[in-house]
Amino acid sequence: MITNMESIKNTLQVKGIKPTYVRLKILDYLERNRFHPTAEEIFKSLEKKVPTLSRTSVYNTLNIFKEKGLLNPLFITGSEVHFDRNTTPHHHFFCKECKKIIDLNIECAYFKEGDVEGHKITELHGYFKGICKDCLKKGATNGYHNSI
Amino acid sequence: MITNMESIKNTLQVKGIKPTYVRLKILDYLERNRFHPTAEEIFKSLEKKVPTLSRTSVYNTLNIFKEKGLLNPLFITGSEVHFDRNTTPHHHFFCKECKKIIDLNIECAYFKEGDVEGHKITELHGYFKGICKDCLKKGATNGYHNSI
DNA sequence: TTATAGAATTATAATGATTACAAATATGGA
DNA sequence: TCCATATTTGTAATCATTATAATTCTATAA
Ligand SMILES: [Mn+2]
Ligand SMILES: [Mn+2]
Ligand SMILES: [Zn+2]
Ligand SMILES: [Zn+2]
Repeated sequence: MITNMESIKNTLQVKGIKPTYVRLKILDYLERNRFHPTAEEIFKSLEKKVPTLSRTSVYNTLNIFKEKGLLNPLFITGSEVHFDRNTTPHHHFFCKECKKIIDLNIECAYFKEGDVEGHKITELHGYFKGICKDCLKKGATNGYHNSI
Repeated sequence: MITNMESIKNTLQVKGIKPTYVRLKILDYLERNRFHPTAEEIFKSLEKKVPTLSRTSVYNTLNIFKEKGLLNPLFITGSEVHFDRNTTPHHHFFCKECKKIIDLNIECAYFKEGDVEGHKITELHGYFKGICKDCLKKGATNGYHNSI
């Protein structure tokens, strides 16, 4: 039986990336943590288990993964970049209340078509912002009060 | 007849923003330059006519305009923020070849509806990337060669 | 096994966009 | 005119990210 670490190793090799310890750890983290983490979040979490890890390695590795198509960057917040191991085109929802980035399963006809208004599309970023389902249930209205 | 500067002054007053010289100049610039400029581009251009202008004032003013709904920030490139005086919801196309940000006139059913998958939408960012119509005509393929 | 070249990782410095802060200046009413 | 307040400015600080060069690892040939 192929263990999880072996399949991660294979994923790297298929993409022509040498499966080093640091790269395995970062890809493993991304596979297990699908909340669209930032470079800093990845670093902070892996630091505990890999004390020699450097922020530079995290950034380098993420850039390699990006180039090889193992992940997509999200520019949804306007400050840090978030990383998405799921490279299947999909949209995102950013909750202004709980700050979660939620995957959406809606589809885009233009992207499927490959072009919009004559321009050739190679990349799609669909970012919705507002209040997520859960926060709505809790009565959130993002700053403004709800009461009568 | 109402001059352009007077209508800009009025726009500010309607939004409850005191129409100072700096603010008038920046809003006037945004009205006349619809290519989605960055703070730096606005500063560089206005600096010539307003030599005392500071970068800080440009950033402050843009933040005020954003808060009051006079413009929308675009996080399309992942580096600098671009500003859009057109606050009507619309999508954008970023050309990887000529770096232009082009307005798209496609519409989003979910945004019109006001929610996606149960989440309440207040903001929409639709960013397509690829090669624009004009660059395609010129034979651009963004890095990779076209020949047989 | 050991030497060694090349790749990966690290620590540190640098960069670039943006914000924080406090001093200087302008503005509008008493 | 004088003064309180808002605006603008210059400068320093911050934050995410990249650049650079030194260090460490790794694979392989002698
Ligand atoms: Mn996602
Ligand atoms: Mn636009
Ligand atoms: Zn939420
Ligand atoms: Zn183009």
